[in-house]
Amino acid sequence: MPRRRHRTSLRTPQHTAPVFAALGDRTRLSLLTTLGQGAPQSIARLTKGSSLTRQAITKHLRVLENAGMVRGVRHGRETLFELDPAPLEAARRALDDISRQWDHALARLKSFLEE
Amino acid sequence: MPRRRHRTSLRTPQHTAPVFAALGDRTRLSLLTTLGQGAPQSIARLTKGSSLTRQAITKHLRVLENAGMVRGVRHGRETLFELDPAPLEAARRALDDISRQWDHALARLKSFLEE
DNA sequence: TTCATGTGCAACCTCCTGGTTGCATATTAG
DNA sequence: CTAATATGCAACCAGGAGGTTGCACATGAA
Repeated sequence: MPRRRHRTSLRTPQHTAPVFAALGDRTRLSLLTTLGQGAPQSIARLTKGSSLTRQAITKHLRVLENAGMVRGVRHGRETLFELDPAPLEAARRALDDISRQWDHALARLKSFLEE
Repeated sequence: MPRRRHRTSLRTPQHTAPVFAALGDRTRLSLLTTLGQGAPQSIARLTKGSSLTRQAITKHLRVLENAGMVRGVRHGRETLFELDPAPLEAARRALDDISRQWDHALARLKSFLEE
């Protein structure tokens, strides 16, 4: 008979924290949306239209790459960056878990009050 | 006839960046999961089981509160914190937007190659 | 009343982050 | 070959994040 889970050992997808941290910046969100268009783009190209320096954009791209959300491949003299949607979906599932848990809690409370 | 949207003016939900930033920390993710259980909890209660100080937990709760993901109500001598799922769902929608955009791009590419 | 409990506020510290500039290097264009 | 382009690397800087300690204060329990 499975013991009730202790309060401190909740199944929390804490491994997704770095992904959320990478998402928590306007510039990086913008880069992801641009790359979400499908076409791999070079750093110089991604820098155009931004008010930031190429180095700043490069740093943001490295952050995204370290979070596994983007992949950079050297192609000739330029590095093309492409989106990897897997971490995004993992993050979405993590959010769903919390929301679903919350909804279930509310439902239990409601049925308890109506009893 | 609607002009194709310019590349730099993509509809990016950049207002969700603060929410993602708030999510980008293990401790805060853990707090959210705990509060997702439904029961509002005091700071002292949330501190128990964590290796951090009460002040550290308080700071994290303030961050979550500033992001609108949590609401603290003073109740007697203790402050009870409760989850507000709205920002979570907004964040989930933002992630969905990017993923959907990516899927559509892939589908267009595929149908183009098969033509 | 007296004491323990639960918070809030402030100062302080260290480390990371976002950004810049400067320089070196590889690669493509003419 | 020579020049322009695209990138990488390193140093540097200001400010914010995460964490601690110390102290003051309100409130509930005995």
